Amino acid sequence: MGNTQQRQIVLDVIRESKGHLTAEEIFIRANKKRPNISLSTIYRNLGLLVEQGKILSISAPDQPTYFDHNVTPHHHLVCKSCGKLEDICDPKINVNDLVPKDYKVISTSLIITCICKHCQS
Amino acid sequence: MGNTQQRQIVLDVIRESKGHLTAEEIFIRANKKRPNISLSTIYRNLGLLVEQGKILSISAPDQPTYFDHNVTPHHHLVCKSCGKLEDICDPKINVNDLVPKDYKVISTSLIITCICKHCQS
DNA sequence: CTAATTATTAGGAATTATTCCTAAAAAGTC
DNA sequence: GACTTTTTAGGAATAATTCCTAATAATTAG
Repeated sequence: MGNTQQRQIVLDVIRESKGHLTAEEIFIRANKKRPNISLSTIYRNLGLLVEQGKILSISAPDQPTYFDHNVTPHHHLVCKSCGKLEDICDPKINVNDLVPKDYKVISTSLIITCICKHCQS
Repeated sequence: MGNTQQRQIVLDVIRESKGHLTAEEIFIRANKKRPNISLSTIYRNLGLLVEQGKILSISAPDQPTYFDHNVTPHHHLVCKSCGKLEDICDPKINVNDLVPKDYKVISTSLIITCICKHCQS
């Protein structure tokens, strides 16, 4: 029932990073810890870890999928220009109120596309 | 400054559909109105129309990008199992409050992944 | 209106992100 | 320790999207 070495490495890489990583970045970092780990192993385990609720996947428009170690409810701000992804932690918005009763919520994703301060100049 | 024929057809196809279409579906429908229109023309014009705020693009996890004729603020419910995409029109949530002042908001996207009634059985 | 300039197109190649396949290795079970 | 199940590496395949190029269409200037 424990994680395989490879699965643990994927999880470690994500948790060690404070930010948000793409599958490709995770692959590169995991490869340093365990050469020959394969990209399909990365993808398979990312899928499993998301399923298990241990990580979060973030799909923003025109961006590759990012993976996030932070699984507590929060939202995201993505800069359309440089792609930088930032967290917004604000419990004010309770998304569940919006969902009809006969639907079972799996996850929610609020992404705000913007131009960040740096890219406005 | 007017739309080219091709661009107008892309817009028409989206507006004529009440639902949400993928680029591929738009391509098939546009091709009926104008054979030989090319897929890259579809993509280029979808990009432009999104830029101009005439349509909306929706990126949900594990789904192709959908395009929406409805540009008034609303949210989306996507079924993880069958992929069906539905609108939620509810103004209760005001996302802009969450954004730091020095960021310029381009668009917001709230997507709730769920299992729809039909897929729960 | 016609020539020059600019934008857009079709078609296909290329790229990117992701999934699928298979035989070998590892892990878990009895 | 043999059997069963799961996972792996590696690469091929697929899907979605972007890029490239020469030809065409639209716009502007004269």
